[in-house]
Amino acid sequence: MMSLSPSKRANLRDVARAADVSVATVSRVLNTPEKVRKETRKRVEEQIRLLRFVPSAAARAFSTGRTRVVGALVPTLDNAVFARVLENLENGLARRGLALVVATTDDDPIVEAEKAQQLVNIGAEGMVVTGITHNKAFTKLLDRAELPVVAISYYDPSYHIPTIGYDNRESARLAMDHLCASGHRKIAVLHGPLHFSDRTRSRVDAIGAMKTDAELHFFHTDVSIEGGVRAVQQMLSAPVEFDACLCATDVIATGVLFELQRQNIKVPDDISLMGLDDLPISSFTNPTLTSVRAPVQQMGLQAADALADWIETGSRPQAICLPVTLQARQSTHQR
Amino acid sequence: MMSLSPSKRANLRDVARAADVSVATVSRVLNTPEKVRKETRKRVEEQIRLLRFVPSAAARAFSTGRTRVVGALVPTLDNAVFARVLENLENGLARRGLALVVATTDDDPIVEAEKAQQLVNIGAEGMVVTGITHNKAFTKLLDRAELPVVAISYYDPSYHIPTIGYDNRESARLAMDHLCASGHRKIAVLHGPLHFSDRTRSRVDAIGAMKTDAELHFFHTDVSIEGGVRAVQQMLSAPVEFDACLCATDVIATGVLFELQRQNIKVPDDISLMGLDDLPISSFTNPTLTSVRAPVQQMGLQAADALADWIETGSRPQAICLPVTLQARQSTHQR
DNA sequence: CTCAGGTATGTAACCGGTTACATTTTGTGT
DNA sequence: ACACAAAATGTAACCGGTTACATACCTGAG
Repeated sequence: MMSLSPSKRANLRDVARAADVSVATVSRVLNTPEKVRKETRKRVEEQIRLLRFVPSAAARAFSTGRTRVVGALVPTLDNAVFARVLENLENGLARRGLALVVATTDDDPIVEAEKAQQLVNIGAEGMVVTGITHNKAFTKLLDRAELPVVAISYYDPSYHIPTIGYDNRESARLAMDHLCASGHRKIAVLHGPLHFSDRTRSRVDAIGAMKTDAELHFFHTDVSIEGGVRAVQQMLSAPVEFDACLCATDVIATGVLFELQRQNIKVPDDISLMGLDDLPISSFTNPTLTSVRAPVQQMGLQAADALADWIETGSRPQAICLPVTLQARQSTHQR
Repeated sequence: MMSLSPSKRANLRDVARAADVSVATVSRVLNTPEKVRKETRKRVEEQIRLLRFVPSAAARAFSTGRTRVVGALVPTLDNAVFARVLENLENGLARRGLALVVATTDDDPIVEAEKAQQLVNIGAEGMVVTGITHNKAFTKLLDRAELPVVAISYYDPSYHIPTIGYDNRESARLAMDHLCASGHRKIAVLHGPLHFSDRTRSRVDAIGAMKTDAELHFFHTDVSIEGGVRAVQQMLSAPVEFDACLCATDVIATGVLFELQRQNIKVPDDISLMGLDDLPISSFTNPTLTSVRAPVQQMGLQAADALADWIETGSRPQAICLPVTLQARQSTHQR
């Protein structure tokens, strides 16, 4: 009664033999059980249990040509924006029966290209990448592999990869408009590294390109709460008295707020403070933080759907621009 | 010169034919190029380029039996603790040539079992799960699939899955000791849902089980900043004047801090506040937040290594208990 | 009783790599 | 020039599902 090869796993043919049916029938029991007579099905299921048969995912992927895996390349998970995008991407993809492989790039195009290669190597059927700044190796890889790929967190309809995101420039402009309209004239702009992040660059560029009589000073720091804290020192040691501080992301703004508070500098009375992205925390700080909402949830879900559609139907999606909206709160006020 | 079948992708045999070598040689060029004569290699590589050959990951997985994918089941990414764990898991696994599939469970064992099945279906070679509370379907699945699985964020050497984590009870005890030792006698304990999270349960149980003359009141809320904010209302409407508030996670504590601040209740003068986990933000709030550090980075890296070893060598790892350490900061002080 | 037509099942080809082993080529020392 | 080991390459089996197509079975109408 017992199998004589104790260690090896049962495969579909073993089950077929044991249940005295053909391999096709076993396969049908697994995939389209309604097409198998009840009695036969029971017999097969019985043997599946007895032989502890678990179908080989690899073999299935091989013969169907589908792995049901897609990859996502994000700079980091250590920033709530990306964590939230991924959370929604994962949910959206799971609904479509796709699993999400996460790879972090640290915003380094070289790392990105390597990880992208890894994703191709494991058989990702599609990819989600962040932004539109990528190196040659990366582009070549995608070209060769002919994978469905969408770029998120950025909108640029002319880019060779469909972008599903929002307008980072517009986001920065909304912020500046808000600050300028409320009478701010000396604005410190705090942002993360520009080299690799097109999101940051777009935001900073857009600010720099605005026609305004406000005086702008740019400061560079890490994208982290601590980065925000440190940036305050820079800002305060500049020979200017700022009436507003605009941070390229709420993560930095949060740090700035904490440090200003610590130094007993009142927001918004002494200085207005504003961020971009609108993280959940921004609604609860004291004062609550004025920001421009990046539609991360929608973006994640729509990217998931677009990519799933592309994978299933082969039809390349259109670029999508989701709206960014000003969330005026307590950290900014009329001068 | 051109291929006559325009749409179909080249496979390894096509390359072999074009380069006038055997399939084995092409395979060697891909996997062990040093074993192929330079001249031959060049010829093959040339054809790989010309035919735009990309090896089929599925076929490779099939014949080697390896997908190089492992799965992680976490409650959510919308909590910095898990995002950070994943970040480190991913880094650790990437170093070992393994890709990480992320699946979120929302702390629901049913969802967890479903997602685990999905992970098995896509051919995960191993899994990382959070905690030790899982349902029968899940356990049965792991048993059938005979996958290497480690459980993180929890330590219990007697559990049937190797745990790589820390002692949640100890973490809670450290916190309570700190509060009691500094003279707090009426403590509000704010925590997330108990039903599914063994981490929360351990922490809350450990607090309840302590021999102390302090008066304890437990309040339940969501694990989010907003949850913390809302919990303050509950806490304040209780017929007790608390001298300390202990939150089962820094996420809640952050919300509590914001709300207390908003209501002009001074921390720690009016009430001491303490969290668990020690998120990066806790070092920068005003006042900085006393907490107990959960070693998420080490945990992620060690879990990655343990799992990779298990997958490669087949030897099951030992449970690992990482130390939790009190981080006394400004939000608590002597009564 | 027969045959159409649907339903259930079986047969065998196929997917595209890897690799043990066989065979050929190359290189070295005498 | 020859022997022989080492290096390079080739042959063919193998992994374990899926599925097009063929065949067997069953039911009810004529």
